[in-house]
Amino acid sequence: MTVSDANQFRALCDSAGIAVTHQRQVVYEELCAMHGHPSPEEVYLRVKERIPAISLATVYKNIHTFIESGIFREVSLHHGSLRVETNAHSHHHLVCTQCKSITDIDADEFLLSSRGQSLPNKFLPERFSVEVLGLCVECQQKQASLS
Amino acid sequence: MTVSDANQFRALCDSAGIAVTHQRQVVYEELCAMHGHPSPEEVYLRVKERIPAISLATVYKNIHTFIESGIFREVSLHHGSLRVETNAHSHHHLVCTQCKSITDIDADEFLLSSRGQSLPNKFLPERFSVEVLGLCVECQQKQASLS
DNA sequence: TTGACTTTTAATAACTATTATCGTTTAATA
DNA sequence: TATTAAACGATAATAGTTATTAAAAGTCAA
Repeated sequence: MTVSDANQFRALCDSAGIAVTHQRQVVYEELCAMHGHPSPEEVYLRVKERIPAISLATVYKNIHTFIESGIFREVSLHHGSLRVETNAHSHHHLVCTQCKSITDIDADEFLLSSRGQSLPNKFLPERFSVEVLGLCVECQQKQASLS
Repeated sequence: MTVSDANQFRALCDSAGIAVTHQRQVVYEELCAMHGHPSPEEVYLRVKERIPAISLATVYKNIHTFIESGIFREVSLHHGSLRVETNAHSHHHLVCTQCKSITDIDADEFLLSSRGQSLPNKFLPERFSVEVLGLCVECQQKQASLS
């Protein structure tokens, strides 16, 4: 970590209104250095290499702080508990970034909206996310070898 | 539940290769009757009204059986544990419906793909899902009243 | 229909991920 | 530097889910 990196982190914390602590900085640095979609546990294991006395709870708390401050994002807003999709129609979801409520929206209705109309329920869109769901190569191969 | 409903459920189970049991049928019926995105606990509470002796574990197992059989779907494939998004670029996710692995895909790359080209990593797309993330009315109001 | 075999079930223990508590330490700032 | 609020570590507690096991119910060939 260079001096300019440290200054940058200080500036980041200042604008987010959070304190600069050693633990926080190391969690941040490790997150930046990690690729993919690490779990708190994975972050903890790496941070622990540098701060052996750190607590898992501290890692959790800092990750949450970063997410609340918009410094990092969670991959999915609806982890936590299994939810069953009871709507059999082709539809999308309006997901509230704050309360995490999920509202269904007809596939047709969404097409209209994306052409400039407003969304139902006075929903205020912040970002769109397209999920492509399917099979990765490994699972395609597993499936092929089974049949 | 009519006789034809019962027959329909039997046919459904037959084609899925699973046994027809009373508990399974009641879980199925309640799921069909529920709107939104119920949690196993919520399903359990309703099923319990009809089968007081049922166990929560049975509800879980039947929900999983339905999902594996493609009779119902989960709202999100990545519930279970918090994941941090470390990729700051605008991107989408390739989510494997089997192993639930998440692969990042550049927003640009995705545009190309949707015009007919193939996806990276030999990913086999099954369905696309558009998520609109933002604020629901309630949270917009909460936010307005705070500031 | 019966008997052999398989699946499902209920009860409950166990496990994983996460959060709350609380006494101590550290950072911000006057 | 002293004060105060924020953050920390240890650990207990909780929520959601899964594993285990013996009993009950379902399946299927004869």
